Amino acid sequence: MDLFFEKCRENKLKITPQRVAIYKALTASVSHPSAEQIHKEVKKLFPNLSLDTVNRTLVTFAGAHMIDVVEGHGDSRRFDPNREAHHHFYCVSCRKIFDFQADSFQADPLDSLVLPREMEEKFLITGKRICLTGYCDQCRSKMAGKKLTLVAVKHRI
Amino acid sequence: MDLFFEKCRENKLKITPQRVAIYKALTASVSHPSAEQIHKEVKKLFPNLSLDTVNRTLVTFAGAHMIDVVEGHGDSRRFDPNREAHHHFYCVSCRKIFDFQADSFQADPLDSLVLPREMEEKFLITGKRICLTGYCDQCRSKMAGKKLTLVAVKHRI
DNA sequence: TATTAAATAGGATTAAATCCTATTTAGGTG
DNA sequence: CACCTAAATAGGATTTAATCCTATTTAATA
Ligand SMILES: [Mn+2]
Ligand SMILES: [Mn+2]
Ligand SMILES: [Zn+2]
Ligand SMILES: [Zn+2]
Repeated sequence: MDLFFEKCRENKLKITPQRVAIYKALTASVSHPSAEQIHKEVKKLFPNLSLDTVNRTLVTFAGAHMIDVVEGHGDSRRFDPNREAHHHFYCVSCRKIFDFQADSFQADPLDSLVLPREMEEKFLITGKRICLTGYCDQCRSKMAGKKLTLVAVKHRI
Repeated sequence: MDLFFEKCRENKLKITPQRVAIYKALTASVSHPSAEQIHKEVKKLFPNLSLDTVNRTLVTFAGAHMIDVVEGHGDSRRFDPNREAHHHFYCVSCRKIFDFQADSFQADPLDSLVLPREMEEKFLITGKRICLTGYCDQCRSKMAGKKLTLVAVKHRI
């Protein structure tokens, strides 16, 4: 939480009870929650917290590099309290997002990523990330036996 | 186009004029268009083509592995006619998506990606990709001189 | 404690994606 | 070729995440 106060001061963000609660809820989370999930959680403490405030606050935090925004792969966007370099695995079945880092015996593959000369020269690269998709262990065993069909859910593949 | 007919037959997809036109428009595209962009284009030939048909068709194509869906990084989703293994660079300024491949002197970094043992064992990985973000050459020069502020556009960072 | 710019609540709006259903049509069959 | 039927489409309705609008509240500072 010290980091929170420090970053708020650095970025001239007012420390409001809502912001504190939203930040705490996110850091306590484990599965890269959506704004709506955070809202549902923090509403227990602040019954008239608006969803817009949650969205606005989380995007503000991201702008101040206090948290990260993660694409929801077609779902609503998700938020990540983990600012360390790491990568994500997205389960297409339950839609949970799992963190992973390169094996301790192995450097991060992005460190050794060699881009085409043209890319390095022309573009200004500000973000690099590996995205894995598939089925998490739970969903995998749930589907044991069942034919693994990629059923379209609401047009989604 | 031969691939198109082949894939349609394989997947028992009826070959309709709309589908032909949508497929052609996508393969002719260069910047990973959205459904709306494809719709605008194909509407010139079929004035009462519905946007739903475009969306449905593109998702159907993706389900048949004829094209790819690309996350829009907070924008509407984009489609990719390029089925070869390649990666993407997303310009956060103009929102264009650029293809790139590993340098010809360099194997694709994903080939050598070593995942933590737990990941490999527990999860069923069906997709791997590298996502780069930043500023493309055009946007970079447009902003030459200007302070490169990550201005929030509609809450977006 | 007074001031004020920033933040919030809550309802309205927007926009992408999807749903619903009456109508049309592609592709197979005789 | 003519017919049949399941699949596909058009067009409007609906859903939902995200954002906007603005009156009101509040944190920070002096
Ligand atoms: Mn994470
Ligand atoms: Mn591509
Ligand atoms: Zn899962
Ligand atoms: Zn650009």
